[in-house]
Amino acid sequence: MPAVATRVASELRLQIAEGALLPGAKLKEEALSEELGVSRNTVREAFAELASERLVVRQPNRGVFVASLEVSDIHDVYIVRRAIEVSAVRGGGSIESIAAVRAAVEEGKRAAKAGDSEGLGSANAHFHGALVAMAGSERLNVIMSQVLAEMRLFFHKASIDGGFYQDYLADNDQICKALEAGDNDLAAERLLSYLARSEEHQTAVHAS
Amino acid sequence: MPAVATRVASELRLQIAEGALLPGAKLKEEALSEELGVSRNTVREAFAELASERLVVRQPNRGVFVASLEVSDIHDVYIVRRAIEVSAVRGGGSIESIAAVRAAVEEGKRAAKAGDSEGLGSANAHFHGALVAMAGSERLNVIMSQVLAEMRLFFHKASIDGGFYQDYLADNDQICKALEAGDNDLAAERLLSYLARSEEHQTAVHAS
DNA sequence: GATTGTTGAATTGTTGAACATTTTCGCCGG
DNA sequence: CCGGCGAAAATGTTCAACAATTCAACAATC
Repeated sequence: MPAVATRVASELRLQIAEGALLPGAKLKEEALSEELGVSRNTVREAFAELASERLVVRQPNRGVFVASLEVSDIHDVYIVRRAIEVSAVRGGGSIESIAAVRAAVEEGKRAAKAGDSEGLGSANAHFHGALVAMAGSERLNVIMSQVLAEMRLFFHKASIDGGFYQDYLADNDQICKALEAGDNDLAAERLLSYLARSEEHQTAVHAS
Repeated sequence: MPAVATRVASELRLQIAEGALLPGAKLKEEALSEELGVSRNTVREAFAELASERLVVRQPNRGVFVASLEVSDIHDVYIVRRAIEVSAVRGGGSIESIAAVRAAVEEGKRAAKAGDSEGLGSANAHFHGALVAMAGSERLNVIMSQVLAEMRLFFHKASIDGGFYQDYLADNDQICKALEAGDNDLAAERLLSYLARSEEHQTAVHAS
C-alpha cells in the first residue's frame, strides 16, 4: 500500500481505536480529504484498506461508516477466537513464544498494580496475540490482529465496569502456567472456559 | 466496493484462478486500464481488494504481482486450515449444514465418475468450505474462502498427477460419515490425518 | 392526514490528465 | 567487468470534471 494512503489509514485506525470516531459514524471523502490534506482518491484507497479489516463498512453509493457490531457479530467473533486461539494453544509453542505469553501476563499485572485500566486492556490483547503467535503462522497472526482490532470497537462500552479485567488476569496467569508446564490440553481447556465467560460478559453488556 | 472496481477485481480473480495469470506475473496499471476499458484509479481499487485477499502482493513503487507461494507459505496455510477446519468439525453442525457437506462429497463422486479432474478439485474445495460453514460464522467463512482461493494458486502444479484426488474422495466420505453419525471427534481426527497427508503431498510437489 | 411523486442539492463513483517520485535499464567511461 | 549517468517507463498522488445515486424537502393526490 502506498505511503500516503497507509498514513491516512493509520490515522483513521487510531481515531477509531481511541473512540474519536464512534461506531456508525459516517466518513465523508471530501471532508477527510481536506482535513488530512490529501486527495479524495487517496482517502478512497485508505477506505479500501480499512474495509478489508472490517473496521469500516462500505455501503455502495452511500458512503463508508465506522463498523458497528451487532450482538450476533460478537458471537461470530468469538467463534473465530475459539478456532484460532485454541488451536494455537493445543499445538503448543517454542520456549521463546511461551516467554512472550508470560511477558504479556506480567505486563497486565503491572498495569493492574498501577490502576491503569487502559493498559490492562492492552496487555490482555497482547496476551491473546501472543497465544496465537505460538502457532508461528503469519496468516494466523494477521487474522488475530484484525479480530483484536474489531474487539476494540465494543471494548469502549465494556471496559466501563472497572475491575472486570481483574478476573481475567488470574485466568491468563493460569493458562500461561499450564503452557509453561507443557500441559497444552489443560491450557486449552482453561482458555475455552475464559472465552465462554468473556463472550457471555460482552453479550450481556451489549444486550442492554 | 464500487461496481466497476468489483467487476475488475472479479475478472482478475478469475484469470488468476484459471492460470491465465501465473504466479509472479506483473500486473501493469496502464495496460489493464486500457484492456478493460476503465481508468487507472479503478484498477488501483481492484488491486486493493485483491491484495487484501493475498491473491496479489504489492511492492511499493514497483507494482503488483500475482502472489507466488513459497514452501513456507504452504505450511502457513495448512496451520490456518487445521485451526479453522478442525474447530468447525469439532463443534459439529446442523442437519442442513451436514447435508451440505454430504452434497459436496456426492459432487466429488460424480466428477470422479465423469473423469472431470477440474470438477474434482472444485468439489473438494466445496467440501472443505462446507465443513467450515458448519460453524455458522460469517467471518470464518470469509477466511476459509480466501484460504481456498490461495490454495488454487499452487493447485495448478499439484493437480498434474491425476488420480491423487481419488484417495481424498474416500477420506471426505469417511469424514462425512463420522459427522452424520454425530461422532465429531472421530471426524476431526480423520480430518487432521487428511490435512497432514495433503500438506505433505503439496510440499513434495513444490519442493521439486 | 398519509402516501406518493418530483425536484434539487449533496455525496459517491468514475474518468482523464497532469505532475512528482521511484525504478529500470541501456550505455559509457574507466 | 562494473559503477555511475541519464533517459524511459512505471507507480504514486493530485486535481478537476462529470455521471450516477441518495436523501431530504416539498408538492400533489387520494
